[in-house]
Amino acid sequence: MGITERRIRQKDGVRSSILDTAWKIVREDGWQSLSIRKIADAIEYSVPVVYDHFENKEAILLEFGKQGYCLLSNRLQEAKDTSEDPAEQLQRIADAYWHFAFTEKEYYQLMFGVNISCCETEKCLPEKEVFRNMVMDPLSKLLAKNQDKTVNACLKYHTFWSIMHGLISIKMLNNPDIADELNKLVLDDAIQGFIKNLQG
Amino acid sequence: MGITERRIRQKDGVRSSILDTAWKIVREDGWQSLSIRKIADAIEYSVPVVYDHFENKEAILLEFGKQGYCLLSNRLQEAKDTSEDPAEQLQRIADAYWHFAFTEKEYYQLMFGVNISCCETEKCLPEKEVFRNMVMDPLSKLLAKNQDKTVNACLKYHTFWSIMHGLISIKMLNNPDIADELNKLVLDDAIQGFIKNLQG
DNA sequence: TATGATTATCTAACACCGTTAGCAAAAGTA
DNA sequence: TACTTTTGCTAACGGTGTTAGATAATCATA
Repeated sequence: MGITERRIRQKDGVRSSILDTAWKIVREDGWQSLSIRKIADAIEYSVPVVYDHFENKEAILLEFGKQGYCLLSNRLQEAKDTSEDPAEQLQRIADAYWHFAFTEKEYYQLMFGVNISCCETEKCLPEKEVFRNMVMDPLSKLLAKNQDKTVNACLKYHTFWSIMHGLISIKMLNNPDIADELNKLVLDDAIQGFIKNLQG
Repeated sequence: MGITERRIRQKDGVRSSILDTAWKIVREDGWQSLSIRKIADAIEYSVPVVYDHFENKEAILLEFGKQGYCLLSNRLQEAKDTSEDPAEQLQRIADAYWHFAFTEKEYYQLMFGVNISCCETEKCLPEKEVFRNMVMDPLSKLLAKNQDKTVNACLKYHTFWSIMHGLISIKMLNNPDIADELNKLVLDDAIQGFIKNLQG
């Protein structure tokens, strides 16, 4: 029964080369430039072969979306693990998030629709929950120390995420507007303010 | 010489109807759905006529971009004028910005590339400066009162803008994720924290 | 080993998209 | 009326996502 296995291996090989090629195109010329025909050309197969592995173009984007969320979750987990102090954890997570956004720019753009139209399904990936919890944990701990019990962890989580995403996406759009150092200052400033505010 | 004037009026009429039609398409089916052919169909002219009035599709988007920045500037100015107190002004501006983003969703998406690829030229519109100054003014006044002279108004401006944009774009992407009331709470929370931080 | 079924793959098309060259008709001018 | 300018059109080019249907290769079985 090695025959069918070899076939599966070959089929998986084609699937992988589709993703590899797509990724290469995106890295070189951006998401706008990705097309099924370019992929087919590059893997030296005809167009319909691509559709044997992915229902449509969105399915390919979705695959990268999943990859992106996994990668981001791992990066944030690593950052979080470098400290036990919740406040420090939050700061590290913010740094890691920032770092991810610009070292893995293509992932970030796809995941959060920065300057591209991310596919509908991208919006409700289950993978999102993982990194939500990652931020919620140190945040809740900080709030627990706080005397003011009215503040909501869920609300604060959204505030945190919004600050991060706002900073990142604005920097991504207006590339040369501000120097990198200033941007990092803005991030640190915003997060410091946020954490201070959190501690009451 | 009334003939050439009538001609100009007619030509302007076609130009207007192009923009009107385009805007209608966008409002009904989003930016993704806008195409030159659809515009031409709707105004009952052939495709090249559209190109007599706009060099290309980007030029049409740019026109809407300008409109958007003008509208936003006016709204922010109105909001600012409702108070003399800088802190209150900032709060009102934030509210107005938020309100603009969701009542004029299509403009906002185009202007800040939320879930669409805004054209290159959109990034460096001179109209942007107007509303930058609008925020900088009360911000500087607040900082002037502050004893700590190290904080930078430019930096704080970016922080402000990032918080706003982050909140808005995340809400725009994950439509039903959070209730509207919570979102408004997050905004108020973030801006209150920001202003408090500003006052030292 | 020949036959039938399955799988892999391709060609060619459909319906869109932005954009433009070149021509016909209309309108204005002399 | 004859000439010039403007106006508008048809038809194409090259690109996109997607799919129907034919062909060639491979496999399983008689």
